[in-house]
Amino acid sequence: MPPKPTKRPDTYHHGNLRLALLEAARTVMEEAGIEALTLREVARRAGVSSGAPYHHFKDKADLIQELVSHGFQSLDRASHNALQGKTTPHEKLQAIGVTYVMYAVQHPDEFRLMFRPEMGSPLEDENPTCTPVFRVLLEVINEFHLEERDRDTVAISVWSLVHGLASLLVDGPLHAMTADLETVHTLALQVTSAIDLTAPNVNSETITS
Amino acid sequence: MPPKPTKRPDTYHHGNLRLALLEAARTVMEEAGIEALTLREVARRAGVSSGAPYHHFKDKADLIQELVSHGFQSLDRASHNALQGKTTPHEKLQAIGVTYVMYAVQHPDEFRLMFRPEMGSPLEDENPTCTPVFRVLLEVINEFHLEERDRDTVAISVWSLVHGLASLLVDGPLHAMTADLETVHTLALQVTSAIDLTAPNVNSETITS
DNA sequence: TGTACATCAGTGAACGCGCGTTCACTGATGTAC
DNA sequence: TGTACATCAGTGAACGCGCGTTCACTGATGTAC
Repeated sequence: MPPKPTKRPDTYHHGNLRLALLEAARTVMEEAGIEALTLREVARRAGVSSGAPYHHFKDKADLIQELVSHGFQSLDRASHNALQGKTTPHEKLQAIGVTYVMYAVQHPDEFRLMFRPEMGSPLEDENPTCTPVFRVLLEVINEFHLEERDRDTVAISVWSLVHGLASLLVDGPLHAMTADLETVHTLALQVTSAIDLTAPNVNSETITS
Repeated sequence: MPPKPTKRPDTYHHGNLRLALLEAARTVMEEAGIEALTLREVARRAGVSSGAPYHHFKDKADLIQELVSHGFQSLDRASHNALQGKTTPHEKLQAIGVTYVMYAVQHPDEFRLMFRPEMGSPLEDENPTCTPVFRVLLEVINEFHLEERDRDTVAISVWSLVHGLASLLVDGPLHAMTADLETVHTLALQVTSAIDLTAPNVNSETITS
């Protein structure tokens, strides 16, 4: 690549850079991993000077925050899409779960960013950008007509199950499977199919001792 | 603190520094988080010059590697301890699960380190330092006498469940609960009690499309 | 017990590096008349 | 359509910083005789 081609149309210089920077940030993560995500590298990748991002983001944390919000929105949208055509609660639950896992595997760095508080993600008590994901889950779980007090626990269990699988695939010992998306999909299907909230005793009071 | 007190006994200068550095590293993480874990800070915390660590570790990654190995060993040991006195497979499974979650919550930074490949953890296909944890799990699951081909999937499901809960507590939206260990313990108990491998149809063949 | 010497485990100054961020600047765009 | 001006969105040099790592050094420890 010759340095800074002049052929670039005048697309910048009017609101496009903000978007271009966010895209560049995703490219950087995809190609070089999360530790390579620096403001300077993002600017470089967008073909712009190192000071330019400051006209669109307060600071580095601000840009990351934006990526995180976007990530949660995408995931939320994907969940809703996955619900289309699904009728039984069990089908719906499985669809959401599989979507969650596939999202993580297909956007590993965004997923990491979303759950890495020290990089600038929020998650402080009551984070509005991530709760929608949880809300979809809760709505589906409500369809199972569980005992009031079981609902939260069950929701947390289901979320734990899919979040755990996602994490083990993205950052854990299951990472090797990531190479084949179909295998991942099958596994996600198997793991989520184990959830059967219609069975009695789902969250029984074994809470002794 | 006066600079470098001379009162320090001659404990160093003979094999102790390696350990002291590892301890210092844990202190740094505990007090200032994972992003503050730098070799220089570790050396500083151990009251030693910035070059000293290189007599005990090849480089930064080497020290982190050591922390990670130690983490997996601790977790493994804790799992075995938790098994003491437990008789039924279900009890055992729950004990391991609760231990896993409690370990994560009580050593959040070590836990993060263990599952953060880009920081120097291994997890490349077939990592010997972490598989023991998985092996304990598999052994207990074998006691359920499941169909051969279900075993791995079930093991992955169970691991996903506890790893997910741990992650959501450590790095996710459940982080606020972390303040009260008893609440965490109760939650872990509830979530793991939902696992009932004696129920029929646990991992049924709903794997259609 | 004493001396000579090799080795070990530190010191601390120095290196180059890339980072986030700032700032005076510049040239293009949009607006008023 | 033309001119004057304000604003906007870039540039690129510079800042201070802390990092990982290296290296010549030094003084304490252990060993041989």
